[in-house]
Amino acid sequence: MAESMKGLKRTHRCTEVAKEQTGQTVTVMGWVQKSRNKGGIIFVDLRDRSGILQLIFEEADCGAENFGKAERLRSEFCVAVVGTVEERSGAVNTNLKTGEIEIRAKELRILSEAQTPPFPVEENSKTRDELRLKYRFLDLRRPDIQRNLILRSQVAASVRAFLVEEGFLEIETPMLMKSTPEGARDYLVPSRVHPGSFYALPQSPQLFKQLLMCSGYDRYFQLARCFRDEDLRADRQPEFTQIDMELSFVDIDDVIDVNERLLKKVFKEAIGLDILLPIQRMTWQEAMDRFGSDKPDTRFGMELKDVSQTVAGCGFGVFTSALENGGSVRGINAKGQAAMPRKKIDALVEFAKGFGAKGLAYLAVQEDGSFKSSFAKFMKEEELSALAEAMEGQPGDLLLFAADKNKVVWDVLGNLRLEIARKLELFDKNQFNFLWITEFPLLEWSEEQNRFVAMHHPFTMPMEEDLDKLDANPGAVRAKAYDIVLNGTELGGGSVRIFQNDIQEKMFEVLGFTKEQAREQFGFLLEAFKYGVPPHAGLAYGFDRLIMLMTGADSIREVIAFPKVKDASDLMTNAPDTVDDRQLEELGIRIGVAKEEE
RNA sequence: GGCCUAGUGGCUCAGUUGGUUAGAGCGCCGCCCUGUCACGGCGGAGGUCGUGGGUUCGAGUCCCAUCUGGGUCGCCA
Repeated sequence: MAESMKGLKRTHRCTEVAKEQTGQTVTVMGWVQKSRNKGGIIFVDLRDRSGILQLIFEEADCGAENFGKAERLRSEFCVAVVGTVEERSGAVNTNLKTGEIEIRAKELRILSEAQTPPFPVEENSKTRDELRLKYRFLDLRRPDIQRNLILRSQVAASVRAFLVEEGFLEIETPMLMKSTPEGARDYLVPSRVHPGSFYALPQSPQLFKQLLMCSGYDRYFQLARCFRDEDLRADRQPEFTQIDMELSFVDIDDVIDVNERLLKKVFKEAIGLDILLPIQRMTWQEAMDRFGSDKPDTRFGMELKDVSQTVAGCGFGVFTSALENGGSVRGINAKGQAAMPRKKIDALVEFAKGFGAKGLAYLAVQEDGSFKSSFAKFMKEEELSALAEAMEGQPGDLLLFAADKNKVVWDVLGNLRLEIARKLELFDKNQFNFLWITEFPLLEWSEEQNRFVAMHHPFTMPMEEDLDKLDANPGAVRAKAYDIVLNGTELGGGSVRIFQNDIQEKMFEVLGFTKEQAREQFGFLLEAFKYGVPPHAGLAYGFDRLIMLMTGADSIREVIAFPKVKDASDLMTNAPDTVDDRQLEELGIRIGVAKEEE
């Protein structure tokens, strides 16, 4: 059935054939996108990764046998065609890059036939994800996915070229490494040689890249696969890629400088975007106060305002008790939304509750200047006016307030701000706002573990001016950490690392590690620090997210060839799966019986 | 683990307050057509409505459970 391609060699991809080659004989190979049989003449759209090219079959040119084969062509047959490039004598198709030409076929070989595909192989697929992922090999034939993966490859090449030019070395670090319980859950790999012992797949190459700095490699980078055994999201896969880098003898500004130039080059080459340097910087504190987020989308306003002073002593218990408990009252101003129907406001209240708010107070400044409010009965007219004034509320504005601990207030209003902006389409999708966030808190109090945990990771250098607070007030210590944010998405982040043994040990102490635990887990790093360690700093980008933003894809699955679904399984290969008893035996592993009797 | 949402021919969907043989477009199959490119014409096949219970004279439509996708909160140092 299938014919050999013996004696044929592909001369062009479909869209590499152009009008200039008119009259030449070419050999093209690809898949049948569509066949239009008019009886005595057959048009075939041939597709490969470059695009579409029209073939034309007439018995007079190709003979009865080839014409007979052309009549049998169906979608997704894989074929080879030898023919002559011609300008179209019929209408030009302006939708195609090759719309002015066609190939008059002289020879056709059906390299392999295809069953009718379970869904159409076409751009802008409407097919449900479940099916697309089960037949990912067909889904990957679609032009939009192909463009995404081609761009991904180009960006990777562009990143490599830049970093190599800047003196970085690409060095691979182990995929099988030691498990560290801090941070995300590890994927574990059992050791056959050491029954009962496990490797972990890396969550990131963090420790190894720091060791490479200790070893004098100076400037390292890697397109590193990373693994985290946590639940998935639209922008999160259990297995993902980082552009990871580390530099020696540098401070924050050096890292930012090289990365700004990297971003400028890569965005220019990938999507033709000109980034104006330097990229704006904002401290974490300012970001939280103004946007309620450490990755603010600055394409629109609606900034948070702290009205704690204004409402202090007012009659509304929700506000005053939040203040008494050390929290704050803050608001956002949804300009021109005073007439928002009650139902929509209620939906916003529910949305806010999803982020931990107990409620959401609103104050609508009506066109006549009067107020409509969920808490009007608790406050005097003057208090309402003062509040509206503090929020710069004009007639027609809707003011929304959250009162709670700062963390909750920021979270609620920060997300509410985004939600309202999405609903009202307040931002320009073609705008790219880059932003550095700096001076993150070093530590974060974990209610769950009743101790401080590292906000970034335990190797992050505290800011020199805060070092003395490490004992008395660890929560107030700022870190030499930085994130690069694009349109409300964290593209990457990094920090200057601790390179002094005493500070590193102090850090472990604050995090509640005993000396033994620290040595057990990170002994090799502490040991390395004793042999002449250079000051170093680094940064890592989420490569998949970067491509996602460049392509405008709304799911990370659209930029990953073989992604996993929500429960981290692969619908095509059925991974993960059970294994033979013999394999388990070799590993010394016995599967416990799940007892779930109710 | 919680919440929201979807699951009807190969694909995408419609299916009124539960009521006779479950519809459409595309695709598929056959015949016809020498300039189509969302090709066209004629004809045809194909589903019992994710699964399992239940309510009812009667369920795609109501109830319960469950499976599978998607979104999200928790989680992601």
